[in-house]
This record gives sequence, structure tokens and C-alpha cells, in this order.
Amino acid sequence: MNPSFDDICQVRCIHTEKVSKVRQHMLQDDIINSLAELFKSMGDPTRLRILHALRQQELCVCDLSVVVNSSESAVSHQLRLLRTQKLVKFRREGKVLYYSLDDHHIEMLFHQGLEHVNE
Amino acid sequence: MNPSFDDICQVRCIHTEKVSKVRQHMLQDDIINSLAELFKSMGDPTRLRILHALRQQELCVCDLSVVVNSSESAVSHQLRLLRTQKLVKFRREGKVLYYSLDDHHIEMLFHQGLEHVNE
DNA sequence: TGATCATATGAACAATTGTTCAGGTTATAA
DNA sequence: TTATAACCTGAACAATTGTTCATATGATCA
Repeated sequence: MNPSFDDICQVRCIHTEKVSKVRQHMLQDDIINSLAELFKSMGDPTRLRILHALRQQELCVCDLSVVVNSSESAVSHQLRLLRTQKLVKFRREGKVLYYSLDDHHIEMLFHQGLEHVNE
Repeated sequence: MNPSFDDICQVRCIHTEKVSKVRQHMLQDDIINSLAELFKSMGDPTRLRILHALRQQELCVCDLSVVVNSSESAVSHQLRLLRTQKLVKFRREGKVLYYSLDDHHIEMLFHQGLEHVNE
């Protein structure tokens, strides 16, 4: 177990006021965890390739596996994860499932990320 | 090895035109990898707590370890990663290092992420 | 109904990750 | 120079991750 706030600060904690102020505005664990899951979902090359492809065009699993150069099984596994995290959605047309980005936040995140990477 | 584009598409590939169009606009591997590293860096609860703390206030390692309730060593390891990925920067004042967010993209990404999580 | 196509799933494996522990740096001040 | 405070680092470990392989759905059509 970690020592409590008070325990630590009796020993050493440089800026007590700053710290307690910041602590009051920390996010709840479940929010932080959801946020971590979201970014984690975007933290894999294959999934980013999938997402970038879907930025341009809705696509089925077979197409996606060709576009991102990965097996259909691998793509399907990744799509399940992206679905769970609400990054993509799909519509069915007969046997074929067409995947697309779930909402505009994903596009925004992708765009902002690209800007950061391109300095 | 994966079969080549042509190999696959001779066998089965539903929407050949769509696919080759999307393929032409795919991002280069190094861009995709950098982007993945960026999001991966934001895909951990401890690092998100650190980043969120720094959104409010520049802080030293000791303060941060109290705020995010983690050991100084753990925080230091995470800060190194965040530095490498250019998510945070620091300034020195005597023995103390004050960390802060590197640029406004990080704030934007955090904000957009929060919006998505809060539906 | 049975055959086939598009996709999903479960188990298993190597690879990666985050933390802890035990030192090691670097800058300040006595 | 020596002691101390603030921070960093490397090794090691359990836990998590992404892929592959084999198999299972579920929808369509003959």
C-alpha cells in the first residue's frame, strides 16, 4: 500500500499548498481509466492504420485487412476493441459489415495527434 | 510474410477501387509509429494523472508523486517517457526540476479525449 | 436443406509494459 | 570537501498486449 497523503507530506513534500490545490481538481479514477483506455486504443500502429483508412471511407473487414496489410483475423480482433471503446461503428449490408468512425472526436484526436507529430 | 497487395486481391477483395484509393492516402510507417507512440504515452492512468496535474500547474517530481499517489521512482520513469515523447518539458531551479506540458497540442488532445469519454 | 462467404472468437504464445528495489547522479550548502 | 536533498537509472518481475491458428457464427443463395 502507498502511504497516505498526510504521511508523505509529513516527511517531505515541497510545495504543500500547490499540491493540495491540484489534488482537489484531480479526475476520478473511472474517468482517468476510461481516458486511458481511449488513448490506449489509439496507441497501436495497426489500429491507427484502420482508423486512418476509415477517416477516408467506410470499409468492410476484408478491404481493411488489405489496406492495413494485416490478416482478417487480426483486423477483426482490433475492430472488436475499437467497437468496445466506441471508436468505430458499423452497419450491415447482407453478409458485409461496413465500418466507419464512431464520432467526430476520433477525427479530432487523430488530427491533433498528427499535428503534434509533424511538429 | 504477408501476401502482397496483388496476391490478396486476386483471391478476394471486395471493393478493389475503394481499396486502392484508400491505400494511396495511407500514412507512412514512421508517421504512424510516431503517432502510436504519442497515443500510447497517453494510454496509462498514472501518466494521465501526471498530465492532468500539469494542466493546472507546473510541479516538481516530489509534488507529482504525492499528487498522483505513486512512488517518486515510478513518476520519474514515467516523466522520462513523457519527455522523450515531447509531452512534457521542464526547467531547473537549483536542485528542483519543474515539469509542465510541452505544448498546446497535449492540452487539446486531453480535452478532446475527455469530451469523448464524457459522451 | 446444405454450401459458401464474410466475419467473429478462443486459446496460446512471444513481446511489451509499469512498477519496485537498490543504487547512482547532480546541485547546493555547510 | 562532505553531507544532503532532489531526481535519475538499470535490472527484474508480474501483468498486459497483439498476433496467429483453428474453429465457430450468421447471412445468403442454390
